[in-house]
Amino acid sequence: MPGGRPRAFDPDAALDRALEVFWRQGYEGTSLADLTAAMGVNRPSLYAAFGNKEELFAKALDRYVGGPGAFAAEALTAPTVREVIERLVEGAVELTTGADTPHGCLNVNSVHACGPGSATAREAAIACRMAGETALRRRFEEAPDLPPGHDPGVLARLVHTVTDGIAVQAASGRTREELREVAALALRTLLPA
Amino acid sequence: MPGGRPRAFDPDAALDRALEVFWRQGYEGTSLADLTAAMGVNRPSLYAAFGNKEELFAKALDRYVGGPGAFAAEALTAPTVREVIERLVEGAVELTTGADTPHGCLNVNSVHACGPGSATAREAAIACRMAGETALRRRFEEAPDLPPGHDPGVLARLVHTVTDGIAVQAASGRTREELREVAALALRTLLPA
DNA sequence: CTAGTTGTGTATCGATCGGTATGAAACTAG
DNA sequence: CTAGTTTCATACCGATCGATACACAACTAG
Repeated sequence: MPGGRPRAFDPDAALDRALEVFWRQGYEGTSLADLTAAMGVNRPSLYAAFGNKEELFAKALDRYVGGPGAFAAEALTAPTVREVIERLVEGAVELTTGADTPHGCLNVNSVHACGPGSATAREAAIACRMAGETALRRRFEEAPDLPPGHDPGVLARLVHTVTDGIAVQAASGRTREELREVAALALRTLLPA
Repeated sequence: MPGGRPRAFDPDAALDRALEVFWRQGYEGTSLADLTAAMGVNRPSLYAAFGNKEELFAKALDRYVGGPGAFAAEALTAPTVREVIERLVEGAVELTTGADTPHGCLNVNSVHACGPGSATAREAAIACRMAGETALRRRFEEAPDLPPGHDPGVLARLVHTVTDGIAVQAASGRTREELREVAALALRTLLPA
């Protein structure tokens, strides 16, 4: 059972290009023609390597979470609750206002792909978001330094809400500096003293 | 110069139906077929009455701001800064988690219509958002009770960021009760004492 | 070399996209 | 009644959508 003709493209590099297009144009706003052009891959090769548009998006989303969005999981390893929140909020600003990346968050973006043919992609994004928020809640539940009177679930949800808002602001044109001010104020109010 | 055949539909009611579809499915996720079906209007009649898809969306967005989203402008008339923020944040929860309306915010939704053919709709939504945030900043600038040490622009941006985040959370399935808890905590931290 | 396997390139599939041409229907003015 | 005006309804436009059929190219095993 021999191997046939070798691939003319690097699947990982092609997936990175696909991620960039989805990130910039959204799931619904991205066509197969956009993808093949950006990836430098012909249509049949794309389908053979990645399945269909939905599956390619799911793979790109995985790559996003493990790459540009990895700061979110890493933030949970910070020693204090304060530092966890700091790294999440400030990381959200940096992620969504990068000079060389599209503005906004692929995940937040994809939640709003709510057309009839986008249910699968949208649900993948929502599942991914839920997992992140659950992990944050768990982190707070086991934190000895959680401010008294705070419910871990509600606090996790509020932090997530703020990072979501930052992503929306970035997608609507706010600059990195403007959002750094917002993040700083949010941290001052969330974590007084 | 007489009047010809009378309209077989009510333009305002039809616009409300269009608004509901755009709200639920997003600009990119809504097709002309979806619109004509929901509005009960044939395609040529739709174009004659509302222009094209972009113009129909702009009219629906206006109706949204003046209807379901009117609480935002009305909140600015509250006597105190605290009350302004309260009404904005709590109003965002109610707006985006209505039992008889789509979950999420049409305006936040439309910011993420970033495909090649959606630039006009997206820019309309962004302009609308900017106007709202500017009005909020003005309200804070002229407030005698603004907490000292707060920049009106940054505070307005943070409040807007929180309401944006609430919209994202609602769009991704959070319930009204869950978001009411988030809103309450946000208000407690934003406005201590 | 030949047989078998896999990827590439072109050309195309039916469905749907946003947008219209066309003519009949329903009204008013005279 | 007729003439003029506006809307309605069908049927259709070219373009694009996501997804494939098919033949050829490039490789390995024997």
